[in-house]
Amino acid sequence: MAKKMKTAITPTRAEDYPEWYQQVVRAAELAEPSPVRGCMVIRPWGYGLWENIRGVLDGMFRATGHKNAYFPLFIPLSFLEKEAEHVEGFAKECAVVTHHRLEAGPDGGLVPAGRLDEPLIVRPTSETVIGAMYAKWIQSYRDLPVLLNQWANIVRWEMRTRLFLRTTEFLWQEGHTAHATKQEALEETRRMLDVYEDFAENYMAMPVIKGEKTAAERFPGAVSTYSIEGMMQDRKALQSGTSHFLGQNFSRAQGISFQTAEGSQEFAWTTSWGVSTCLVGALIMTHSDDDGLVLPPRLAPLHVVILPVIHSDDVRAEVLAYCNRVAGELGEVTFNGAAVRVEVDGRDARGAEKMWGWVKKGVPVRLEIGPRDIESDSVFVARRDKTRKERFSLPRAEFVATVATILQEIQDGLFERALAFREENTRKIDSKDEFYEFFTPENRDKPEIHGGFALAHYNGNPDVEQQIKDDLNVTVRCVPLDADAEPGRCIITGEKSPRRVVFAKAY
RNA sequence: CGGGGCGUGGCGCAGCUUGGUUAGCGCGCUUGACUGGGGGUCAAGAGGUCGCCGGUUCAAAUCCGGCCGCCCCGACCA
Repeated sequence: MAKKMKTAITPTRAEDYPEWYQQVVRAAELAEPSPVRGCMVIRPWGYGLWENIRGVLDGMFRATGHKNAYFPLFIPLSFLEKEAEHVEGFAKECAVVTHHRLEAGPDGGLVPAGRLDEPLIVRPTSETVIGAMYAKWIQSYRDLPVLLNQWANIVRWEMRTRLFLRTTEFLWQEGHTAHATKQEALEETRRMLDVYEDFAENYMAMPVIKGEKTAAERFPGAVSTYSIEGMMQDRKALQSGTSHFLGQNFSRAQGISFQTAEGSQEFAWTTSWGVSTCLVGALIMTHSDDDGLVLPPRLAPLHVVILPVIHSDDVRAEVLAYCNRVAGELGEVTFNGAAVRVEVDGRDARGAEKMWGWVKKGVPVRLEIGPRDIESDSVFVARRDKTRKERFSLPRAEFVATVATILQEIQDGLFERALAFREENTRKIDSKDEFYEFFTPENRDKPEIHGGFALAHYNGNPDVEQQIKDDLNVTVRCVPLDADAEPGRCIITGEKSPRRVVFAKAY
């Protein structure tokens, strides 16, 4: 008998959270480190998740009037130089292409040859190339608004990487819009932030706080940056989507101007907004447990997996036929506007091993079907959001009739659980001592999971923000948009403050 | 790039301080038998130039030097 493990993932979240995260990514076969430093290979299960994320968001973008387009991976170096703050923000993390050919070198290896007149950078974001095109396309107020989005890969040469959360190359979506008025651009910025909130809460089952970033956290070159912030199970915040109001900064730098109805020449007002494969990391850290991944049904690549229980060869055909029939029936059921995604796992492996594989991959519902179930025309149901002891038998017809309800129940349950977790770990704090105590672990050498979201008053002074960051590695995640104004006094300086802001440690 | 830890079959590790038979162990893998609502049992197998390069030595996984890579913490960031 093998050693009984209590959990499918070791270590547990409480024992070593960062290591647990890596083990889940690996055990669920989401992704792996690649031969290229800092980059990852996204495996089919992880990519399926991303495809679902992309599919839903793409529909939302279209519904709000946007169209997809594609712009080049390479950006002339001179483009980046046009917006001063933008340069400062991204220059340090750009990959640069300087040559276009390889030749045999003296040592037999290949050496770069054919130096480019102007180096190209691999896009860290596309404001500049897209802006260059907008400058050509936009002549008149009649050409506005321009509402485009692109799905692409980008490169940011990060010092430290983590699968999904921060990799050198990652996949994302970037929306870029241009408008005739400031008001319209501001509305667009907020509209897309709302889209992200809707997606995070109703599809990822991840409660988020919508808010505006402070100057320190603002996108380089933006007038204002908004974000949605989720709380992970180690109580750290993860920025899960950003929307930027760029004002006329980029249009001025790139000459995106148009003639108004009155005949004057004005610069357009632009926005940009994006979410990345970092969302997969958010999903993992919001819901998963010590047995591996837990997926919200609306984004799960598979809703129901059927595990045939086959004891002997003489029942094999019958069991498989029954399983396939159930799969067929489930495939006729609609959940969240599409067919239930179901698969019969007929692989030649031991039942327990298959079961654990799917537990670790986070499939919302597992059906175990053997001769006994067939005899009573029922299925044995296991839900990923419940313990293994809570499995139950249900008549086949009843399960087929209620599967969509069960999936929605799981979806809602995950959201409620995540919301309760966030609320338990969110505290209003009104004194500096309590604030410092809240964010200081008991064990300094190996910090336990501690802290959370602190709702505190802060006077808006960047120096104070920096001081807190230096002391505790805690930052202002955002100034919440939906909270009521509540005057108070800054916990550090005692100065008047119109509202509480969200402080937390962050990814 | 700083501080810490680590590189030994697919995965997880022991061995290294005190160099010396064919480098072990658990899981996994292959084959066979027995099992059968669950991370089985038994038996027989396959699989490693001990991260790389150099040095010391009769002899290096083990000692010395250099390099590379990974992980954690920090600075930077979606």
